[in-house]
Amino acid sequence: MSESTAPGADAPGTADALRALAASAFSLPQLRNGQLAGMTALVNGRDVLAVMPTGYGKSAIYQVAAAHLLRGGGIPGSGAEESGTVGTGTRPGPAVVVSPLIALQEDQLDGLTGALGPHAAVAINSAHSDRQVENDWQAVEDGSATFLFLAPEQLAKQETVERLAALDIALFVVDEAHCVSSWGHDFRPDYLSLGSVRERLGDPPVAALTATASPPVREEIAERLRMRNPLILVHGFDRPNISLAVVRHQEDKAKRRAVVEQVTERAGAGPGAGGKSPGLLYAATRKDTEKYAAKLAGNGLRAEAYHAGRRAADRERIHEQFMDGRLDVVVATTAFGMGIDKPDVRFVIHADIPESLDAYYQEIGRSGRDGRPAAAVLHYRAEDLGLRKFFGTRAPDGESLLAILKILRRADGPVPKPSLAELTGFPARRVTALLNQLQEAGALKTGKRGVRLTSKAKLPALVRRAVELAEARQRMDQSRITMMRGYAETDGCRRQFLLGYFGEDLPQPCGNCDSCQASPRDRESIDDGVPGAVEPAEPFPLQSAVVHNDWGPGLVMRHEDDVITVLFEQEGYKTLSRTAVLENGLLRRA
DNA sequence: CGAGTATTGGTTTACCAATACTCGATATTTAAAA
Repeated sequence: MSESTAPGADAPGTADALRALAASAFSLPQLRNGQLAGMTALVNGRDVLAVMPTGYGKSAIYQVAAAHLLRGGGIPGSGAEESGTVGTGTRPGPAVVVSPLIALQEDQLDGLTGALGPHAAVAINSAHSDRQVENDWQAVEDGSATFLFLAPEQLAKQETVERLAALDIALFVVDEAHCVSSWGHDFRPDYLSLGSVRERLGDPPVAALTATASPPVREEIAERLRMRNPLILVHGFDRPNISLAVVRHQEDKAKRRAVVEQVTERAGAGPGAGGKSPGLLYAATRKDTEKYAAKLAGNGLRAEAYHAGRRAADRERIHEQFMDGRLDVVVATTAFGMGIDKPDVRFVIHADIPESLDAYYQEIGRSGRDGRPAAAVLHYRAEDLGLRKFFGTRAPDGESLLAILKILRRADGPVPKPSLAELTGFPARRVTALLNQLQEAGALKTGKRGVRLTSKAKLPALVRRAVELAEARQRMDQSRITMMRGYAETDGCRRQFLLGYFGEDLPQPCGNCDSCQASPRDRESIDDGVPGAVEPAEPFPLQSAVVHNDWGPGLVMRHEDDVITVLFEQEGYKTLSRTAVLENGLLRRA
C-alpha cells in the first residue's frame, strides 16, 4: 500500500530539518510527543490522524510539514518532475486546510500571516468580497500562498476543485475532523464528500486533526477521508486536573435550582468568594440558555446566553468578553466552544446530558487548559435523554425514500434539491437527510446541476439498502446515548469509564471524581483482591477484537464486575453478562 | 421523548384539571430585495 515511502526517503536529516524549521519559522524550540512523528509521516507521504487536545500543538504538525514541503524539502516518493502533466518548473501547490467555521479560518490566518508573511495563508469563503477572493486565488496560483483555508461547502463546487486540481496540492488537512462523523450525515453533508475531493486533488497526504474521537469515530474519519494505513497519534488525552462529578435529580425544577446555585457559587458571586472563576454552563435548548442566563444575572453574575439564534454581532461580543475576562459565565448550546482557547476556564457545568461522551469530553475539555484544577459537573435526569433521542437519527422512512427515487427516475436530467422539496412537499432539511441516506446506499450522486440516479438496481432494493444503513446508524446513535447514560449512572471511577470509552486504559481509579472520593477505601480493598490468588487469564481483554454469533464483529471496550461492554461494528455498544458469555460461548476472539 | 403552552370541558359562569398540540442544536452559501 505505502510503497511510495521509498527506503531512504526518510533521510536522517529530515527530522533535524523539521525541528530547525519549527524553531525558526514557528517559534517552537521544543516539539512534544507525536508532533515530530506526525510531521515526518506527512513529509514522507503518509496519512496522519492526530487526536490531541487544543493547545497541544496539533496544527504545528501540518504547518511545519507544509512549510517544509513547499521549501523544496523533498517531494515524497515520486521524483518531483513527474506530477501528472507538463511539469516544467511547477512549484508545489499550497496545503488545503478544511475548517468548519469561518471564524476559525480567520484565527488561523492571523497566526500564520503573522509568522510567515501577509500572503502565506489565505482563506476563501463567502465572508470575503469577490475582489478579495480573486486576490487570494492569485496568491494560491502564483505559489506565494502556503496555506489555503476552506469550508467543505467550497469544495463541493466543481469549479473550485478543478482549479485546485490544476495545482500540485502538497497536503490535504481536515481540521476539527470529528465533524466528518458528527455533522456529515444530517447537517453538513459536504463533509462526506471530502474523501473524493482529496482523490480529485491528486491524492495528497491527508492530515486529520481533532481533540476528541473515540475508536469508532476515528475509524469513520479514516474511512470517509479514504485514508490509507494512517499513522494514528493520540496524545495528552487524560486531563487529570479536571475533576469529574455527576449530580442526579428527580424533578426538573430541583435540577434547575441546583444548577443556578452551583454556577453562582463557582463563578465567585457566592458569599465569601475571593476572586472570580470563569466558567461555562451548557444547556440543551436556546430557550434554556436565556432562562439560566437571566437567573444568573439576577444573582449578580456577568452572564450571557449564547446560541446560534443570536445576532452575529452579539455572538462576537460575548466571545470577546469571555476571552477578556469581562464575563463570569457563558450559558450556551453546543454552538459555543470550537476554537475557544481560554486557559483559565475553571468549570464546565452541564444542565442537560449531551448526546454522547464524545460531545461531553469535547465540551469539558475546554476547562483547565492552564493545568490548574477545574471541575466538570453533569446534572442528570434520566428523562433528559428523551431530547437526545429526538435529535438523533430519525427512524428511516421507506415511503419517503421511494417517493424521491421515483421522481429521480422519471426525470431525464439532474434534479435540483429545491425542486425535490417542492415536488415531495418535504421541508428542505428533510430532503437533505433523505438524500444523504440514499447517497450512502449508492443510489444517487449530487452534482452541480442537482441530484441524479446512478444505480440501475430496482427501486425497492435501493430503498431497502438505504433503510438498513439508516437503521444501523440509528442503532449506533442510540448506543452512544446509552454509553453516555452509563457514565452518568456508573458507581465506578468516572475517569476510568471515560478513558475506557476512548480506548485508553487507566489502571487505577483516578481519585479525582465523585465516585473515587465517595469510597476510596472500598475501592482499594477491591483492587487488592485475594492476596496470592492468581487471576484467571482474561479471555476477552480490553481492546481485543471479538465476534458475536448474532451481532458480528466488535471490540471489547470495558470490564465491570460481571459486565463486558463491546462495541459492535453494526450494533454499536452492547453490554453482555460475562457469565452468560462464558457459559454459552456467545463470543469468540476474532 | 418530554416540557411548556393552548384548548377544552366541567361547573364553583371564574377557575381548575384533564387533554391536545407544538417544539426542540449545530454552519455555510447564495439569491433577492431595499
